Amino acid sequence: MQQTVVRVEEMASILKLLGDRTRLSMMALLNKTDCCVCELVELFQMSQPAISQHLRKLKDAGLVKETRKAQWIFYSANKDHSLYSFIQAILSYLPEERKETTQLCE
Amino acid sequence: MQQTVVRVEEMASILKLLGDRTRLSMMALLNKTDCCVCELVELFQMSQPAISQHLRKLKDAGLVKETRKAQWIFYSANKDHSLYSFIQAILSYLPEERKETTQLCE
DNA sequence: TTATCATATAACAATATGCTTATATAAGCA
DNA sequence: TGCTTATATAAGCATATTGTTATATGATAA
Repeated sequence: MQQTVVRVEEMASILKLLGDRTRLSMMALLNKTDCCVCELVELFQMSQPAISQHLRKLKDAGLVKETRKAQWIFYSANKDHSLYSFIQAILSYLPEERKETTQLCE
Repeated sequence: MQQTVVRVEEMASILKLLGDRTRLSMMALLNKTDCCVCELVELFQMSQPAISQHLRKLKDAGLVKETRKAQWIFYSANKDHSLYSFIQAILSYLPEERKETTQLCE
């Protein structure tokens, strides 16, 4: 099974995004389950604008996608990203998300 | 074969370091071969202090190690780092180093 | 010892980052 | 329509980052 090849430039910009505690945990969470902004605000104990700004960066890079459901916007990992397998490989090194955490977003 | 578990905090700080074009290429190179500072200055076309400062950060995080040989200090990836397998996994996604490049450091 | 080469470090400037607060937009509901 | 909830965005500020120039340190060679 052939592994994807990632250009240095592109890898650096992905790692830079993931090189932030909040965004990294966010990606790990959104890789398991969908969450709306207000749930992330709760979970990460951060202001709504701060959360939105992190999501914006992840979205601009194509790492997450959004789906509107009534007044809520749900975010999730974009599994169609051309380098998703690379991102997945990184996230796979993190400890298992605790069920309580994952379940908060439902 | 059990995969290492990396704490979010620690992973974020490693990814932050690698989330820079210069340091990422440096790590990829030093993972293949040892280089002294002046060789890196040549290769990356950057000032000597700039290179030294990047190396300092990598060294402080334990990602590279140095060996003095006469007046030169050779740097290389620290394969004894407790998370080396994780770092190796990331670097393995980069394209093969061109031989010409690797050979410059000998 | 003195000069030279290789490297590190300090001080500084420009720019980037990640919050904050205030405000805009968009959907749902009375 | 007007109010409320959910989210995005703008502006501003404090701090971090990354380069620059100048200088210090350490090893070798004359």
